Amino acid sequence: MPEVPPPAPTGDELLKVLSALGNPHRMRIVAALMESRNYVSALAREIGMGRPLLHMHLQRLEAAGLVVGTLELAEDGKTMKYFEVTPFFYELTPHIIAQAAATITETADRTAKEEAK
Amino acid sequence: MPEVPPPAPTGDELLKVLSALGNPHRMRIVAALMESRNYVSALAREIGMGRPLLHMHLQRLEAAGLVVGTLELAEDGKTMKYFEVTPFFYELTPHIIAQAAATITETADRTAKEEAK
DNA sequence: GGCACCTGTCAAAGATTCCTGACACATCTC
DNA sequence: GAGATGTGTCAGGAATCTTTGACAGGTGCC
Repeated sequence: MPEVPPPAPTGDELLKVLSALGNPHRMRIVAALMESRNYVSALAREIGMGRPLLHMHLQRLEAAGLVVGTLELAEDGKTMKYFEVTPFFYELTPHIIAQAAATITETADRTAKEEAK
Repeated sequence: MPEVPPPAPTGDELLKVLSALGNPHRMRIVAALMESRNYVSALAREIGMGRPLLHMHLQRLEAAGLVVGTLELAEDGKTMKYFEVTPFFYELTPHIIAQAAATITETADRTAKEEAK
């Protein structure tokens, strides 16, 4: 059976993905998590970035579905949140952008903060 | 002859593309230009947006190589700048992001304004 | 208890991006 | 000349995003 045709992401989804990836730090974070999943504090040290900041960037990436974090219990009892990248795949072409643009709910702009879901 | 393997965009390039496309207005602009190339003033009216603003967004899109504008002389002598989308194609996967992240010149961050080139 | 490590959140400052109104210049038409 | 349409740019305020330092809570070890 042939591969499924390229799925068309919704405008809101694509918007979150693109704005999440369109940042140097976030790109590096994805790159760092590519070679090995890691927990927040260690990652922060590795790429030289404050924890609160990293935390926020990871949230943005997770909200876009590009990485996932799971709270794990280390042997010594400490709880640490490990993050790893998801095998995402997006294609960017004029057509796809046009399709996505047609499905932008406007809410994506203002709901960003109320995004309690 | 087989298709060429997916080219790996540089970090700076991908960064410009993603941040350019990661904006509702810019997505709509691309969508609008998809169905018909148009000149600035007309486009501004079509999507209800001020000219100065549209001008800025178009610049961002053009800088990312997603659209191209050409100054043309209308029959009545008026010079108008027509924009049209370029047949761009980008793939977004963890690998590609990681590769791109490794080639970020930092300059991309600060050069944005001095980008006189 | 005191120290080291983990997690998370908040508020305030800094830096960017986004948006608007005003201005300058050019051409054609009435 | 006055008016309509086109192009482009600039200054200033509004809205966002980014970044930092301080705090709070938790567990294990000396």
